Amino acid sequence: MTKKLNSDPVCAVDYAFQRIGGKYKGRIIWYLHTYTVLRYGELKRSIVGITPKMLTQTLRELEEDDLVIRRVYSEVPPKVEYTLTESAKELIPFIDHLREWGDKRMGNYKIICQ
Amino acid sequence: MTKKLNSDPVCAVDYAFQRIGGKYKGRIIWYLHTYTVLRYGELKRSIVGITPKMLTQTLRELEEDDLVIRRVYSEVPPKVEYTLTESAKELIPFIDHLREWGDKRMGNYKIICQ
DNA sequence: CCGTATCCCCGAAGATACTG
DNA sequence: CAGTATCTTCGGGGATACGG
Repeated sequence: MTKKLNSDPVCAVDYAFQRIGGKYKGRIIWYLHTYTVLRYGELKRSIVGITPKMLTQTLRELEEDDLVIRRVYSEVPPKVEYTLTESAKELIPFIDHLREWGDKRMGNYKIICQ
Repeated sequence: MTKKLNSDPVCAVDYAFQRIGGKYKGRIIWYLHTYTVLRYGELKRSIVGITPKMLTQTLRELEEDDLVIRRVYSEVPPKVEYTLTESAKELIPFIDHLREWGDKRMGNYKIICQ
């Protein structure tokens, strides 16, 4: 049983940040947008530095919050695909805007992204 | 001496979320936008549940990241005003739509905000 | 390939008291 | 009024090993 210890949001801004904040959610959503659909292993390789535990945990939270869809194929070897929900897609223009904002200010950090 | 232990961002999305993530930054920026200028005590009363330590700490981080301006008046009693920088104002459309997105999905939680 | 299961650490955040 | 100064807690996240 998963514990959701997010305290009750005090306003919509708070609510939203509780759902897309955290260390990896922004990047996961962004990658799922740019590649449309990604398998678990592909996400694992895309999200630099993430451990399997955190990837699974974060994906489950996103799924529970209706931001990603998890599609399991009953095959051997296993295959699981993740995509964004319509609700999550509504956020894309703004995450994109945020990305450009960040890009302008990053300056020296010129590390490859996507 | 302040420790900035944010690990190096791996991309612009990561960079941006490191700067406006955290428990209170979104709300602080949003309130500073809606009221244009707020004093320390006004922020303290607006950001429900925040302790003085966290408010000061968060404001300092925002200042260091060129997101808020801290204006000190040499008066007795002391008066300190906080405003958003131009850089932070560029984020307002993002936070505003995030707020609307959150508002649509909040459902039951109908707690007063702003 | 796609995860779980454990154990563990550290830093964000809280509580409380005090000050120029 | 606008903060500091300490001490403490807690849970997000890390490391590692294993499993269907």
